[in-house]
Amino acid sequence: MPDSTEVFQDSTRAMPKQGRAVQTYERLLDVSGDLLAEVGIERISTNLICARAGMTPPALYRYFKDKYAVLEALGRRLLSRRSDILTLWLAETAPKGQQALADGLPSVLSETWSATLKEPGAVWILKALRAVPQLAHVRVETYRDMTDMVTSVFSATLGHPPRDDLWLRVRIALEFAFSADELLFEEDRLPQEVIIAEASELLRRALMEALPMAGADRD
Amino acid sequence: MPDSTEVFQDSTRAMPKQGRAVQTYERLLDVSGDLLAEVGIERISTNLICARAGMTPPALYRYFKDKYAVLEALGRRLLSRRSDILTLWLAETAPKGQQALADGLPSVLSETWSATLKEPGAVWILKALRAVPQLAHVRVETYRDMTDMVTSVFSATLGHPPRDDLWLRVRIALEFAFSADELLFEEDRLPQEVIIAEASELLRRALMEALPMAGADRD
DNA sequence: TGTACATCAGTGAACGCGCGTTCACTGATGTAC
DNA sequence: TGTACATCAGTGAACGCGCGTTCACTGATGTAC
Repeated sequence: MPDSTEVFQDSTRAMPKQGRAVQTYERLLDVSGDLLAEVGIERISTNLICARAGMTPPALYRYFKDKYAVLEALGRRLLSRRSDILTLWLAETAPKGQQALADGLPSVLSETWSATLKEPGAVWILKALRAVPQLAHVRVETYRDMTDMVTSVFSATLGHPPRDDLWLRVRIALEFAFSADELLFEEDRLPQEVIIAEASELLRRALMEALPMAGADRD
Repeated sequence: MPDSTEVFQDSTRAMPKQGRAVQTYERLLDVSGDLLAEVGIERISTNLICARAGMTPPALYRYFKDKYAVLEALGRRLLSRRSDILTLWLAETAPKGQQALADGLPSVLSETWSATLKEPGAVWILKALRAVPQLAHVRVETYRDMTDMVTSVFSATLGHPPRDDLWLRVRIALEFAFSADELLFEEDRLPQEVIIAEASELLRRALMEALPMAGADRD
């Protein structure tokens, strides 16, 4: 796991300074994820989180300014793990060229999804990030950042400057790809390979720029 | 608006019998949608809904067995409107053949989305259906039904029996297409035409069966 | 290595508030004759 | 067309409960000399 110092910034009241405190902080997030899966977003409470973590409420409020700060930190932690997987893969694969990127899409998606599905609360964290107005910005910001990263690497590999139409396609493909674990989780009739194939195809088309953008003549 | 009698079944305690009661029922749902947009899923309450509707709580509990029944009815009402748009379009377009179906996809998607975006709470209803465990089944069931319908019409037009691989592709495309209003709503950098083009392409590929299924050889 | 002190980490107990829901009731509407 | 009665629709007022959050405090850890 990478140094997660930056995760503290937005959502933290006091930064943990001792090893014991870091453990407490992480434990509160872990427990919150579990409870999100068990009781859902509209039943989870700070008192419940603290009880399950074996702590009293003021311990939570030492590190988080309010209930939403806990959920925000939890969401950021999950999304930054996804981002790390993507970053690592791009760094390894981009030097091998365009075809290697296209061929590797299914495996990086599959890796991301199995990382998510391993963590029981993860899918519910994603759902909460969608549904709670106070948290929605976290998703959007993070996915934009990832889109920037992918677009710039793709562009460099293709040998031209980043273009807006590529950005838009990558944005859509990432949104879909990252929504797909929610879909997999809910719709048990869909085999993972089929979703991977469809999501990979969206990303591959963006990468290959094989088709002209619909509506491009209107811009 | 079509006869919505069947909407009452799952979520209703007493069925409204007088005109006045039907108005009350619908008003409670309308207000709930507004409040979902204003305060979000984890702040909405039955007391708040009743106050805004100018009623007292027992009026609500006359028609809904609990808080989730209100949200479920609200979700079903929204999704059944979407289903109606799709049904109507299929009935009009399928007789004109495969090409007409493929060409009409962007316009039916655009029609669905603008219907959703017109209703202020609609996007938040969709988010709530995802995030609240007690409601998740409504989404899945409805989207499966729509997938059945589309698959059988597409199959008839193509002149063969409904196939599982077509079903899967349609399921994914519908999920993505119907998620797209949430995406449009959140990501203001994405023009509607671009999302429509991508979603239409997914549906078109399912319809045309132009590409072999990835992983099909593994089944 | 030991002690005094400063800082950090967490506790015990409670607060006011709004939640979901219900009881016993009144007023409005429809129906039979 | 009018009245008596049955049913439907909604009210007034409150319930116990758990929520998010805070106050004043104690115990644990690190630091200076």
